[in-house]
Amino acid sequence: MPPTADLSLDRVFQALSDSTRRSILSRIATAELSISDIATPYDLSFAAVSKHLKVLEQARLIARRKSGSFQMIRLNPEALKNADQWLRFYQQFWSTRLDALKDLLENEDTP
Amino acid sequence: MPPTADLSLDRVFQALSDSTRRSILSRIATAELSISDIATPYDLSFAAVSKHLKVLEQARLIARRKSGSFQMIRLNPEALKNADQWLRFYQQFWSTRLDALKDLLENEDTP
DNA sequence: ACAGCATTCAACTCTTTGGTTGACTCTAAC
DNA sequence: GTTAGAGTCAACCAAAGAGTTGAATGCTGT
Repeated sequence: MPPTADLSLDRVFQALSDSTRRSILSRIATAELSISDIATPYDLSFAAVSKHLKVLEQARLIARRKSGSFQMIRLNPEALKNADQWLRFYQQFWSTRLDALKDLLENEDTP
Repeated sequence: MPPTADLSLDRVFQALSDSTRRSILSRIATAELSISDIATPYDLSFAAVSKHLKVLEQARLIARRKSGSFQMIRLNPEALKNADQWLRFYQQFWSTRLDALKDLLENEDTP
């Protein structure tokens, strides 16, 4: 059973709970982008996007690569993996329980 | 590509970002519990636990079954599944990319 | 050295969240 | 019907979140 009291999980799920941040993640999944590139499509101030990136970085969902006067942002799949493992445990646990229940109900039909 | 602007995902990830709530989920995964049962281990007021359950319910992570003067709470695996699918997409996407990169680097060795 | 771009920091606002307490409702049981 | 137990609601509080604007920092090219 995965631990539930895990500060880093707090941060990851918290970071994922905002649709702007999820959108940012989905965009950098396919290409490394600069912060300006990331910011332009959103109807938000530059500083607001910068804050979102800070949240994602503290959750270790992204990493920065400094390149002179600007930075490139890329996805860090490790943190996603940790969150997914937490979810997957309960989800798999439950699908096996549901399967077992289904079997039980099906066998009940036979007299 | 799964949608990123999804209010129900907001709620699920938000609900999962608190360790007390994750702990509640892990406890009801194995057994249906009453609200009092759920509340006792925590050093929190009854009302606070009731609020946590409301958050989990609005995220559709749990369901209630009223039984006379008390209620039984059980896990609702569907919502977990949705969140997991979102994560799994990016995680799988990235593991295939990482594999491809590994192949590339390995083949580079040959002159 | 300076202008210009990319980005961050600081200060402020407004809303949401997580917690409290005390009054309230509902059901069961006496 | 009154009492006891299970939960919720309302009002409140402090801290955290998400946004803004404007000043500050730090490379890059002339």
